[in-house]
Amino acid sequence: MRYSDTRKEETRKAILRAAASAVRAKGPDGVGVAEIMAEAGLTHGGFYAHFRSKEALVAAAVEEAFAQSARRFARMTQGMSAPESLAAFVDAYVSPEHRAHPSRGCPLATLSSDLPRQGEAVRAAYERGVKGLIARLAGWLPGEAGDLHGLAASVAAEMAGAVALSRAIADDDEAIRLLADARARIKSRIGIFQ
Amino acid sequence: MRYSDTRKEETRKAILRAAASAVRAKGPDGVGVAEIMAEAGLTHGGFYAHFRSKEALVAAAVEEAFAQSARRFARMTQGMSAPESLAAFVDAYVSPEHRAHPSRGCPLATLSSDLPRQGEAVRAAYERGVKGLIARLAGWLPGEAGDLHGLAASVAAEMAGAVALSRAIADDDEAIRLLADARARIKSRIGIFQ
DNA sequence: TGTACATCAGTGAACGCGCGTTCACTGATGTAC
DNA sequence: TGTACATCAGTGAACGCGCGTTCACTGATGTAC
Repeated sequence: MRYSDTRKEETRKAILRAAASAVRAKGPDGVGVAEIMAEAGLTHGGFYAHFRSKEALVAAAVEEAFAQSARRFARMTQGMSAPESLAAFVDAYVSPEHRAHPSRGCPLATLSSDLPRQGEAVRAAYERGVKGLIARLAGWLPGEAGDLHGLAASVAAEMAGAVALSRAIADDDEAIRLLADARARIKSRIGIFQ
Repeated sequence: MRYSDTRKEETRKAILRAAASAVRAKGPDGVGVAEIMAEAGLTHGGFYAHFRSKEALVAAAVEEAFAQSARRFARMTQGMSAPESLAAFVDAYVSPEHRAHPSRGCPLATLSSDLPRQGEAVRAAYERGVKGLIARLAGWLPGEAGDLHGLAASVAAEMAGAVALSRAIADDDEAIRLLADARARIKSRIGIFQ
């Protein structure tokens, strides 16, 4: 082994992180291999030492994007009770910041319409991410265990839908008002009144 | 004038209809001019006699797609009371049929994540369509006029979010259950109990 | 009514460009002796 | 410790391909006489 054990793995992670951002910002088909490699400080030829194809990278990037979101929210809600976590999650998700930064945001709000058109591997990674998100949400919700999955899915749908909708509205103030309204509605719907 | 007055306009409409389907099925950047022209029974070279550019076509196609949806729902709810219209709308929107046919479906559920990446003209057409949809919904909702816009936006977000979510789930039965659950939640939220 | 003509929607070859992928190579690094 | 060597991550030119767009042309059709 010429280089250290971790060196190649680190490069791979740098490519993956660049891809996870770029895929959300420009869509799976809107971003190129060369662009992602440049973002990671490399030239495009070396790409195939790390990933079998662009599709394999996109699938890994989708997985990484969901994992990033999960890690961020885990950090944010550390030590909080379930209701506090839930409120913090909704506030952070249905927010002007999330609207403004798709490249760091939830893939559910950023990639939903691209995904049905992607290959099997990408769709599978996306489905795993979506289900993980819903399960995490369900774990915070109050109420009878049996019914929580449906409510969690419904809340995820509205949160992602609201962020996507807010991105369609060009006027910032109008979009921010829409988000504030959606936030209030979602929280009251799941029994959080602040 | 060589050909009849309406002939060119009819060709233009055929291109537009083909584009409105194709853009929803494959995304604005996933579909090509040649493909759309072939779908309309023409060769690609003639395209520029009808549209200034591909972007102009996509913008017109987005407008057409929203208009198609609006017309379809107007037809469907003809003669119905507001609550009946609302129930019919939710049932048709949050449905397995809508999940299965993006090319004939609502652009809000099919194009949401593509749109922020499109040019100004396309985004403007999309925004007009979204606002029209929300206004139509608000007109059917019961309650104080001032508050209806927010509720309509919230319901639109959940409906579009739920359809997008259902498309991420590969298993048909599971997706259909999710849609049924979302449908019931939305209807109970806006005061429709069946 | 018949014929020559003008129009222009539509054709299809060609263009420049960016993409994903391949491949011969380079050169920094760890190992063997 | 010092040197020759083997490895392989990364480089950059090249490929085939599909895209949006252009353009010289064709031929069906309505009009003028």
